[in-house]
Amino acid sequence: MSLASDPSKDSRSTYCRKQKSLGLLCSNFLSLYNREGIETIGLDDAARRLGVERRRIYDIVNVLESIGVLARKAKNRYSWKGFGAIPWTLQQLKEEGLKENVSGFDGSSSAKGSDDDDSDSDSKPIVSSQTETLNPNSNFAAASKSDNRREKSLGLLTQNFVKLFLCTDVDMICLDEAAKILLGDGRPPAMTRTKVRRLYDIANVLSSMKFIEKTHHPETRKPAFRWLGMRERSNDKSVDTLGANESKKRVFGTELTNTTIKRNRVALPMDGISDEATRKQLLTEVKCENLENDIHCPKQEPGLTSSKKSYHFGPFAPPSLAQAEASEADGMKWVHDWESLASTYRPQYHNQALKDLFAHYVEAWKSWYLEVAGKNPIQLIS
DNA sequence: AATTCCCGCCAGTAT
DNA sequence: ATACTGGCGGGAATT
Repeated sequence: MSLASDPSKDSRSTYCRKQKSLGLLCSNFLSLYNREGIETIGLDDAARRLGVERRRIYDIVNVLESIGVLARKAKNRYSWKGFGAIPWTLQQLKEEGLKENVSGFDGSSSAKGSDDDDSDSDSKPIVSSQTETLNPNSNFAAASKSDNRREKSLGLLTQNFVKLFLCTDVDMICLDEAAKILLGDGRPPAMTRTKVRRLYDIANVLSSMKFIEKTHHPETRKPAFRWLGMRERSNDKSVDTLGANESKKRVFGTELTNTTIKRNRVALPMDGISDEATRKQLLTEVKCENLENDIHCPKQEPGLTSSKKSYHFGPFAPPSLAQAEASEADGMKWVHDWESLASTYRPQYHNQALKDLFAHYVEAWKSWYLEVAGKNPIQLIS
């Protein structure tokens, strides 16, 4: 219906891969739904508002769900849990990961057989219970087909990937390694390649949320990802090997923005790609949408007392606040340069929409931080 | 050439 | 059967 005829400046095929990245989509998704009043999300609505095919929404939603931000409610419907649910989810993942994967990997990876795992211990249907362990041999009857499928899900992969950081002392790994570890041992290269593709997808959304960051392995110089997310404060004995690792090398690698008009995709068959243009426009609209509203802190829990708990959140804590917190807490490690982290956003934005998006994030962080700081993050929220 | 990773086909699942 | 989900891997964009 309707031909292109889209109003607005339609730049001659401004195709840019980064503009279609899952990371950007995730950012937009978050900025679109991370506001008060949102409690349920319709996939159709999301796809429409974000201007992407439904298939992509599944990708985003699956990893967000695995982190606890969303919860499937019904077909086409997810409920928004918010960032406040992340700490608890990560805690669960860590505990489980530690429980089942007792041995550590140390620096030298010693190909560990077991993999797989799962989270959740009751309600949530995200991951099922112990889904076998694809060990060599084993297998009585055919492994449940359905479970097999879930084992390969993006969500589970995400959780396992995160566990790698949470339950191991390796704070940096290249996706290639991760794939090998998460996969069994000797796996056909084809399988590994596919897994790596998936990890890239995951890494992109995790990066956009600033839970991980892309760097380069000091030695190998190979690109790798490092965990930036929340870390437990060493309450007792110092277990983490991170030690005084204050290597604050600011990596800009994560610019999720990019307005560079580089290569166009193959010459557009017919400039009929109204879809493309429309999508872009929608995106712009979304970003500018409600940012006009007064900027007040949307707190939801009056009477919150900010007391440092055992967690510290990197990604979403507002720079200033986080810094104050940090200087106050002594025994904590997890040192990070908040300022640089925040600044990595600033310089990148060339247009108003993106600046607004950033502003929105700051607000979101603020409210989120208040939320988690106010209540005990460890308690079960059922 | 190697690394990233978008796109969308199409097989499972749910209704 | 129809509608949702979402593995999977081809192959184009990037490095």
